[in-house]
Amino acid sequence: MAARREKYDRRQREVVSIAAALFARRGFQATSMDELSEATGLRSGGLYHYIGSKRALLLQIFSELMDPLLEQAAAIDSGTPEQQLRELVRVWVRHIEAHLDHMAVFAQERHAIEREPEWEAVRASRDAFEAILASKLRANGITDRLQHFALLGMVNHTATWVNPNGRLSADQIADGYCDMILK
Amino acid sequence: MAARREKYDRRQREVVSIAAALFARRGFQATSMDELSEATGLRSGGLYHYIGSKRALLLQIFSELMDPLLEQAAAIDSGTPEQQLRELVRVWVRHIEAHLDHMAVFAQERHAIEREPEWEAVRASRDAFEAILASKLRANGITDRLQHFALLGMVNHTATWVNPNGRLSADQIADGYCDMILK
DNA sequence: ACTTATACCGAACGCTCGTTATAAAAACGG
DNA sequence: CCGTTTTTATAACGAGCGTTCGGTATAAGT
Repeated sequence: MAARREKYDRRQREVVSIAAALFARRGFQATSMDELSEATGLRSGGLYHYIGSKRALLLQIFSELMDPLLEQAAAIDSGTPEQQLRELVRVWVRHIEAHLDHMAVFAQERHAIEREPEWEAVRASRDAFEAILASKLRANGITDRLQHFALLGMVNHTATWVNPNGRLSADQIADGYCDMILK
Repeated sequence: MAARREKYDRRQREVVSIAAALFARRGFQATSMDELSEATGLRSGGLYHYIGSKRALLLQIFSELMDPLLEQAAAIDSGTPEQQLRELVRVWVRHIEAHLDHMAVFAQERHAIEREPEWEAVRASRDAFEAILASKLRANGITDRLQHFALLGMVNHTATWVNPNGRLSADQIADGYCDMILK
């Protein structure tokens, strides 16, 4: 009964992971349920046993991306202002490096996230994270909107070029960004 | 004859512009030809008199974004290395501010641009621009990949928050970015 | 005035999509 | 080993998609 539930959950997470990889490469709308069926080995009936709908799959991907990051960010509260900011950016870049597919889907569906009422919770999570970022910047004497946006831009853009097996580690990248912002 | 051609071209550019705005807000795949029909005031038959296909519309949007920017960037060759880099970023941010819809579509369809053979020319334009950027950075003693990507990230991300009627001008934004990179 | 080319319409086509109803099969509890 | 619930397969659905095509009205060229 409990073992049953766990197996179900594991398979569900597997489906979401496969879907994220597929959506990242081919695009959300361009990926058909047939392709997802082939990639998972489940026929459409079995697929819908694990996911409510294609849309719900998107929400799951967004949640897996935003929720743990927000939680980690909110937990940072010890050390000097500079240490806290640096830790935040490190956590952030690490999270991105670990969720490249999720990031690609997120960036691709930005237009939907921004406008549709359905994704209000996703927008709220993002705004909450950006509020934490702004407060850590403020604690370091940085109140300029331009620097806030610049940091957001460079960090989020990392997802498009970073290689988890490359020479630069996530922490090295994060430190490099902080150096630019903090002069 | 010539006036006829000119009117046709003007209407065609108008259709592309309306399509870019629609794609930026609703997404390329999510926008139907019916919606485009309603937005332009042309029925499907008339629409296809001006555009080859929905795909061709995308290519047109990409070209309008990349080609003029690349041309302006390639023309920069006078002044000190720092002046040239600053001028490049200014031109770049100005171009983005003037093509917000195009940028949104471009970002949204990145996955397709990156992989499909159809968009090889678009990739080539983008790579050519980034090569120019790299050379201007190198002339300023910046050879670090991280700083190159950071600049790319912050500038491209500008499209998601900049307001052409806001307090910050494109040139002010560009100068702020250069200050961060050049220390 | 008559021919020709252009601008646009409206209906229909063939196809694919996400989703679901139904039912068989497998896994489990007693 | 039976009965029940969970998991998977099959087939079909109604809708919506991008595109085409025959046709009409308008304007240009002569």
